[in-house]
Amino acid sequence: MARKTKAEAAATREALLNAAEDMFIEHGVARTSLDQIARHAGMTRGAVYWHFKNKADLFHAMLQRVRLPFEDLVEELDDPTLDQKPLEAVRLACMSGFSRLEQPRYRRVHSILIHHCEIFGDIDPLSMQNEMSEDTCSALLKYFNMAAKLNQLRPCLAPDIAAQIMQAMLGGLFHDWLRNHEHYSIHDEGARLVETQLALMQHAP
Amino acid sequence: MARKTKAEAAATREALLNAAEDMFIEHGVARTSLDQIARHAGMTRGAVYWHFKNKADLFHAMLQRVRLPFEDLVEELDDPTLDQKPLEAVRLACMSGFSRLEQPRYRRVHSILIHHCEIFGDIDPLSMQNEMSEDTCSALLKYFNMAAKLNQLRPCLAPDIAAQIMQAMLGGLFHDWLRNHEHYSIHDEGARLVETQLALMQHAP
DNA sequence: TTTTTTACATTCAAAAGTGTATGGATAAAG
DNA sequence: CTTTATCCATACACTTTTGAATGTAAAAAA
Repeated sequence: MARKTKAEAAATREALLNAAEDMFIEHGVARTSLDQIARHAGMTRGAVYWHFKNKADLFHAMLQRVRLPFEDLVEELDDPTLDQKPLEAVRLACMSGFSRLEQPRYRRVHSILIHHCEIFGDIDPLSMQNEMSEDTCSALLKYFNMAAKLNQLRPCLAPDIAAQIMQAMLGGLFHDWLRNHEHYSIHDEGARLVETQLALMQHAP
Repeated sequence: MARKTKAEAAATREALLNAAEDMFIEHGVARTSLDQIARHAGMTRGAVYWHFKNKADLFHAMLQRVRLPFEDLVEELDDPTLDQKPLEAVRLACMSGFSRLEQPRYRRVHSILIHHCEIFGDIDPLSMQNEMSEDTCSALLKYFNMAAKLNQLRPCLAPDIAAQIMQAMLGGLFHDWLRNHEHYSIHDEGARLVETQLALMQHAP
């Protein structure tokens, strides 16, 4: 086989990752062979074993393309007036998170991670999910604590409980939407749920 | 091999299902072979193929042991005074659901269904999860509608939004707890979250 | 008691998947 | 211009798993 240009080689690597996403979504991670991935990208397993050590390595590379921690979402807002409106910061962070998730690549890879793969090799999707949920919960707790100090939280509502409720609701919404994203938009539905939930939590002035 | 008594045969069938749960939890559904299941139960694949058509059939039999629809939980309460207190009915149904989930068999099988299996054969865990969540959501909607009619819901809170929020929160809590049940009790933590969530939703008298 | 099922164990053939080794054409380095 | 390293296809050996076929001793039916 003829050697390819550096750019061409990088392109086939991306093509392999795209093909892997397709097959993983359709048949699950465990049930798709490296041969199926290669064929779907118009190549053979030789290409796969050149670019990746094995299936776990390919899977890891696929995940690297879509990491999004909750804290980053807040920082990207970059609005200094939000320091006085932590609940609004939470709302906006959720909204921009929803927007990201509606990009096909983000949605597909998270769907694979959560709904279409089991533990295999050195990849443990459950521990990854635990990391994500703990990051989210601690970030939320930070803002609910600020809200409590600013007297913007209902007096009967403890900040840690609020953070847990919010994180559980976001996680549940996330899971539900990933299961059937074609039925509704997480950006629109999520907006309604998050807004009313925050309204319920907010101190009535 | 010597033929077994009917009772003995039924016992080995249960033993095979128990062994399957063990292996599925530990290694995932796709990565455990029928031979591993049989060996873990102290038998060979012959026993498996006698009692079950194949892996999907065994999986299906395993699920049959633990079905629990939300409506059944409400009916089991069997308290006529709850007709006037729909939010209390929801709370109690959640509590008894939590209790059921803390039984090892229920917890393990649901953990397998949600976190340790991919689509395979004619088994699609995602459609099963969809059924579960839709059942829960429509049941919740029924009770939130009752609450709205009895003026027990905050005026600013639409019943369908309330049902969606509640279902998302329950689902998120469920997923989180299944991922690390050893860290906390869903009965205790769930009680706190559900109680405060319902308190937030309730109409202040 | 004799006959027939039952409840498995054992064996076999076939398929599928993995990792590696090898080859070859060419882009890139010198 | 030579040389080398790259990018990928092809071929091979190996393991794992499956489903079916066969064997068989005892329970159950007759």
